Amino acid sequence: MLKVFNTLTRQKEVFKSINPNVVNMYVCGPTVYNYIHIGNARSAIAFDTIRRYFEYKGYKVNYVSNFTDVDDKLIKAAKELNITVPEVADRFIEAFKEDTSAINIEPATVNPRATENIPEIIDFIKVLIEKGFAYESVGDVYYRARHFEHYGELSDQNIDELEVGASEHTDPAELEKKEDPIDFALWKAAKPEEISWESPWGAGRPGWHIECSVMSTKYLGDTIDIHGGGQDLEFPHHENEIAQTEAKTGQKFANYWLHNGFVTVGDANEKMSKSLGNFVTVHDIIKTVAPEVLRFFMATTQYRRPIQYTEANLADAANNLKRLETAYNNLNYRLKDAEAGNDPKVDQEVRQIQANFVDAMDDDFNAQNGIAQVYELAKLGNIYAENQRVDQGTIKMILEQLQAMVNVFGIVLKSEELKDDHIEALIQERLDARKNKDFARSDEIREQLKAQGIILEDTPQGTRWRREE
RNA sequence: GGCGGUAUAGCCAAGUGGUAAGGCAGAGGUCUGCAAAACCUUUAUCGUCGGUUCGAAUCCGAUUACCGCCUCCA
Repeated sequence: MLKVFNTLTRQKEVFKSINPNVVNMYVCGPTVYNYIHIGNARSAIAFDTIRRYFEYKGYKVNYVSNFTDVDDKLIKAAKELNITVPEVADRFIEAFKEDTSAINIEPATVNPRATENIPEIIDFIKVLIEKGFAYESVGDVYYRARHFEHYGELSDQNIDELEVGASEHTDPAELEKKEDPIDFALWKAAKPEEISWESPWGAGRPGWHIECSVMSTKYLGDTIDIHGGGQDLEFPHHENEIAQTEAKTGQKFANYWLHNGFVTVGDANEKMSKSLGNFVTVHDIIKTVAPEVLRFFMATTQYRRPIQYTEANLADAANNLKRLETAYNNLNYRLKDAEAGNDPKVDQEVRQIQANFVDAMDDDFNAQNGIAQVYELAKLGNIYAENQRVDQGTIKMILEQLQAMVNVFGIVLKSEELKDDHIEALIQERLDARKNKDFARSDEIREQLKAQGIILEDTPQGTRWRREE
């Protein structure tokens, strides 16, 4: 039985979707004014892994994730790059797609953009004004937070104890337009020259939170199963989304709220963020780190835990992944001489490991325990592959299960078909030399190939080779 | 000031009452002509103090350190 940690209740709850076998989830996507950094990637990976596990369990997942394509930062970026806001957005949406594809994130069912939903946003705001939850003020529209009785429940905040300005990001001019400092903007009047849309309140653009409410309800309905995002979005972003949406629909917005932990960096263990400037972009890092290693590194840590981004940890991940690939290759190699049939005892062990894997992942997507089962399976496979006689059915079963499990983490194990006449000729020559106990020549050939990055491995089934990583 | 999170071996990291999963790195071994890969063995009393209990990493209280959010942020 799948349990998820629900931020709303701060405990693990049994997951039950609204419609059987379907999961509707909305995950807050990036503001597209820059390349995504590793922290953004973590969020994308966390929820992609969750999505993949639902799919592994047989659910159909409707996965909606937005692009925030207009806000202060885009306007600033457009100015700096001397291009328009939509051009900035297009450029970095394209980059986002390239980067997330590199780390094997499944494309979302829909990637709606804020600017493509302006009429819906305006209609949504109108309803909030009609219901008394919002008010216009000098061309801006604000949400009357105190009016929503559950305000603060997601993040356990008491309205009266919120310290205004604690984050040092408040705008004094904006405060003056609000009835109450905790109110937040639904619509912002355009400054001269700024990109804007016509509205009943004059030219302007949407506030940050409203787009998610609008697009989530538009594409997935008033009540969704899962709403996800980074922990930093818990307050105020998600709090505000709840306030807006529930005020409008009168329905519960999301049954389960899931929040992923941060990527921290450096000795201080600080959160990686664009504003701190301590970030590494995916665009850059995958030039030197294999994308699947980055993916493996992040996907195999439980999504709520912080991840410390260091070279050493990345190197560990690379070793771990290699171990799985080796096992996969070891098994594939034996497929050639395997005989028809199955080994019932081993098959049973595989099924047990699979069941353990499901148990682990059912516990709030406990990837560490999940991957531990994958290692168990790899070990079982390695041991089995050393048998003199192996059964084809069993080998295939282990291979399939390995692949299915790592697929949840967004990893695809590859078994390269190696073909090289020159190398094979040398291997043959070496075999002959060994037969004649000419070990000097034999070792010479191996050294020669090693210099070319080719590793030879002698097995009872013959000599095989691979490229050094 | 309010709210929340984390603290387990050299490193990463499981583990919510019964005597510390797993991986990496290290050491020893098996296999090998030698290797490689694999496999086997081996490495901790759980931030600190106190309490509850037959028994606690796990519950309670206190304390320390670090991190995050409080309307920029995944």
